[in-house]
Amino acid sequence: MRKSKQEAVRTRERILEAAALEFRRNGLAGTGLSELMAAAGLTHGGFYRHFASKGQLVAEACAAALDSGFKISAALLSHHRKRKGLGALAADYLSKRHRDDRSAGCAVAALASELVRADENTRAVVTQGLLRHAKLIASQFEGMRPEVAQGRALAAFSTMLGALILARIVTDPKLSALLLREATKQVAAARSPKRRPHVARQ
Amino acid sequence: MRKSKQEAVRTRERILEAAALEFRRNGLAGTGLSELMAAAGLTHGGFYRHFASKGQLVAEACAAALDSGFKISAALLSHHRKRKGLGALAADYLSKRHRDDRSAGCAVAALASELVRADENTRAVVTQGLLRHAKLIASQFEGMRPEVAQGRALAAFSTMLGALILARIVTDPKLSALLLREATKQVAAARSPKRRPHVARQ
DNA sequence: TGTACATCAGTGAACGCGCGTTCACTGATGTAC
DNA sequence: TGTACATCAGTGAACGCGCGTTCACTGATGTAC
Repeated sequence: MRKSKQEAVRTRERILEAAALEFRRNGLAGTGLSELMAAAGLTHGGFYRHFASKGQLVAEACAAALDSGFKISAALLSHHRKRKGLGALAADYLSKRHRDDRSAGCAVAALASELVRADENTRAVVTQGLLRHAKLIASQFEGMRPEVAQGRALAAFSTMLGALILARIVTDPKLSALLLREATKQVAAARSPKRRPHVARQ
Repeated sequence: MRKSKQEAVRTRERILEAAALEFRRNGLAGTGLSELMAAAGLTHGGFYRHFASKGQLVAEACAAALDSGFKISAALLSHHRKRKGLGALAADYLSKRHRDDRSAGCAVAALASELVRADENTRAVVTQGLLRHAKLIASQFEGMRPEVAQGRALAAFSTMLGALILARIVTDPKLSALLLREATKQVAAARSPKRRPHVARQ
C-alpha cells in the first residue's frame, strides 16, 4: 500500500491540520494519537512514518496553529484604519464565536496551562509566535517608541488572553459576556498614546 | 488499622492539602492518585474512604486553593492604603516568585486550560472564587459605581492572569520579565478613575 | 521502454505502562450490653 | 467498668482501559539496469 511521495506529503499535512484542531479542542494530553490519526483518515500505526514522537507533532501543530492565528489577525488589521485596528482585533479575539470555538482559535488560550508544562521546544515555538503577534499589535500604536509600543502590545495581549480563558471557564453566561466586554473596553482604551501610567515597582 | 474519627478528618485534610499543591504543580491530568496519596503519606487504596472520585477531589482542591489565594490577596491589601493596594497586588501576583512557584500560587493560572475542560461542578467552584476575588479587587477602585468597579476589576484580573501564564510559557527570561513588568504597569494605571475608554463593539 | 528489485506509506496486532477504581483483608476504634 | 462484636480507616494486589510506541507485514511506488 505504499503511497507516492506527493501523497505522503499531503498525508503529513493532513495529520498536522487534524492535530492543530484536535489539540486545541481536547488539549494535548486529551488527544490520543489513534483518535488523531482517525481524524486524518488513517490508522494509528502509520503515525511514526511522519513524526518522531507525539512531542514533535505537538510542537509542529502549535506552530501551525499560531501561524494561522497570526494570519487571521493580520488580515483583520489590514481591513481597518490604524486608530480602529486594535479595537477591532480585541472585539474579534474576545467575541463569543472565538470563546465558543476553541478548535479554530488562539492556541495559547486553548492550551495555556499545558504549554506551561510543555517541553522546551514547544515553548520556544510559542515564544516566537507571541513575539511575532506582539509586533503586529505594536504596529497599531501610533506615535510611540517601539519598545513602548511592544510593552503595550504585550499587556494588551495579556488582557485578551486572560479574559478569553476566564470567559471559557466561568459557568455564568452573563459573567462570561461581561469578562469579554470589559477586556475589550480596556484593550481598545489602550490605543491612545496619551495615557501616562505610574510605574509600579516589580 | 482503623484510625480514630479525629485522625480520619486530619487525613482527609492532608489529602486535600497535598492535592491543592500537586494539582497546581503538575496539572490535573498530570497528577496521579497514587503519587498524590504518597505525598499525603498514605497508599493509594485508602483514597476512596475520603472522596467519591478524582473529580470530586479536583473540585474540593480547587476550592481550597482559590480560598488560600483569596486570603493572600486580602491580607496583602489590608497592609496598603487604598490608592496603593492595586499596584501592590499586581506587583505580588506578577512577581517572579509567583511565576516560578506554581504550587502555592493562583490556581486559575496554574490550571487554566484544564479548567476550561473540567466538569461543570469544578468550573462553578472557580466561578465563585473569581467573583469573590473580583469583589475584593473592585473595593480598591475609589469613586466608581460598583458595576464599573467590578468591570475594571475583571479586566485587571484578566491582565494579570494572561501575563502570568505567558511569563510562564515563554522561554526567553527577558521577555518573561517584560511581560510581568508591562502588565503590572497597566494594572496599576487602571487605579485612576479618570480614564475614559471608548466603548468598543462586541 | 521494459523488467527486476528495493523502498517505504500505511495497516493492525501487540508491547509495557500508568491510570482510576475495586476489593479482600487487617486490626484498632467505636458501640451495645 | 468490662466484654463481645460491629465498624471502618488504611493496605496492597488486582481490575480493565487507553495511552504512546514498536513491529511484521502488504503491496504500490521508485529506481537501477
